[in-house]
Amino acid sequence: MDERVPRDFETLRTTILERRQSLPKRIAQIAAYALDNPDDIAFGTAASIAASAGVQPSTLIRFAQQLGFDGFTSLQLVFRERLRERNSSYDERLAALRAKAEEGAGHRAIFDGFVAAASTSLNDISGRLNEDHFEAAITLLAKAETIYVLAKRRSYPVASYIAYALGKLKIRNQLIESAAGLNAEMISFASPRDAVIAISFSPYAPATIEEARVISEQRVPIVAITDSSFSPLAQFAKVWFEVAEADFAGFRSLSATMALAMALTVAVGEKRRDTAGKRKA
Amino acid sequence: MDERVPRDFETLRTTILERRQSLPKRIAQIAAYALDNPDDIAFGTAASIAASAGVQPSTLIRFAQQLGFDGFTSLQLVFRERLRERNSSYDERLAALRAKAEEGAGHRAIFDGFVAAASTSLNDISGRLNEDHFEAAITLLAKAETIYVLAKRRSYPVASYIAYALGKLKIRNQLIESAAGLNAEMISFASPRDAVIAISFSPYAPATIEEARVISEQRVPIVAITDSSFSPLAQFAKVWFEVAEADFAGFRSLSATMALAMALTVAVGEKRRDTAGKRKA
DNA sequence: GGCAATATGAAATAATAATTCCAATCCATA
DNA sequence: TATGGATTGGAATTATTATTTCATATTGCC
Repeated sequence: MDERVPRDFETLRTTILERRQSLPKRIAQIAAYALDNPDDIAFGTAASIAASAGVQPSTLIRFAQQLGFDGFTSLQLVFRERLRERNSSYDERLAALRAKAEEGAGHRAIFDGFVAAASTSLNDISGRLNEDHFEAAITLLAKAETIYVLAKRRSYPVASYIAYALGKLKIRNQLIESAAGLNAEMISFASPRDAVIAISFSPYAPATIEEARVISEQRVPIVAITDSSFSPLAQFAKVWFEVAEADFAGFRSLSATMALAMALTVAVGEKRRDTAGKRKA
Repeated sequence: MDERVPRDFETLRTTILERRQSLPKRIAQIAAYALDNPDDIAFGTAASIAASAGVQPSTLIRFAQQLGFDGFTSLQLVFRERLRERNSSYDERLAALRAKAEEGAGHRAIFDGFVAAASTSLNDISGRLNEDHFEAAITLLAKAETIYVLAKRRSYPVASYIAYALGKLKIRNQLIESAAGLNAEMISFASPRDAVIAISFSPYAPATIEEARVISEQRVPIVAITDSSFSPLAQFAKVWFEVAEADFAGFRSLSATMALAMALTVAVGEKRRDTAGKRKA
């Protein structure tokens, strides 16, 4: 048998889809069933699967043979392997990571801890994002002539990624950082037709808060990403997001903040394209 | 048989752990094996499992019976059910996010897309991290007098977070960035007693590659985080990590890279503390 | 140390499941 | 519409696998 036998599920899947047209009716029927109910194939017996799919066991074996396997059993192995390779359930895995991290078993534990913290944060924000706030922020930012990006210290990486992405999307932006200590001057150029994305988490970098205050007094609308409603940033912001980042070893994850920041950025880009399109039309 | 038979894996697990002490030796042996290798129980045959666990098939059946099942087959069902269920929750949720993101239903979809990309990346790296490389990198960095951090453009946010964290941990470091265009001079100070963390993904920023080349010619050891073994960074590095980041809307996630970067940083901090402690003692 | 109760190993047996085979049916083509 | 080839259904066969049984070993207790 020199025919190439699919060894992994993805190859198998592709092969089946390719041949779908040329397969006899009943074989096609079991093929469809297999792709729709891979778990059943993995666990069932030839008889039970055949029954669920509405064919004879022999058809199931012919199906396997058509694909180059020597019988149902070898086909089934591929479906089982797929389940094995899939990682354990999310919660189980997270718990395991956290456990390993907590018992402090060497350096690997540190890595696991950060992965767990990031996953937790993402999980958390994905359920909590307020969609109205999100839309409001996008609208506000899409109208801005220049988007100022304001963040220091721990939040600075997010700001720099926002600036990078905005640049890529050809949206005029200004990262408020200055080796020459000219932040105040930079800020003074901002007008109500601009907008600000400000990011700060407890303990809030005083410079960020102060700059946010100044800029809000110039009536420049602020979108804030912060960690609680008591955040001093919230009071200056037109729209603000509460992001709870899990921490590990004293360093908080940035994954949720990053995801939100990127989503904001790209959504603004998209909104601008839409608006520009409409204006032209 | 009015004994309560555990129906789901968690209950079963608890039951086994409770009774562990009171089980006969071989039964305890298979019990431990079952909890350690649940996948094998789900897929194997009584004979194969017994062989792997180093017991007789009959012992396996006795184990099942002790737990209230009427045979190995019914016990196995619980282990199979577990596999079925665990696939549904997390992966389905992720798939749902991705699907929503792909069908492009509004701005919320963009957010979902980034969350999904970040989760996928974390998921991926958590299974793939090479522990030997990780240890090697930590050892190498812990010995360095100064840690240079090198990354541009998309990878720059990671570099800035590393620099922030290293600073917090009081580890001497130098982020290679210079508004004044003095990168080359900065690099020229690096010696073989220092070390570099370099981060670059395709399309590799030419400046990063060039600087990595120069610095490696000065015999400064480099730890690289990059995206494939073909990466030009890999050839200059003493140790390198392959990180596959999922992307969305043209922007790759940074979550896995961030987690790895933070883990490296904190592990280096810890290793230094340990070493310092030993030296004192 | 001896005895009973319990646990274990190994092979025989029963059960279950996969595969094969052949007759019946379907389908395309002349 | 007749004919050959492909496809299908269903039962018979073969294989694999779970379970049982019984002899042997181990353990705890008097």
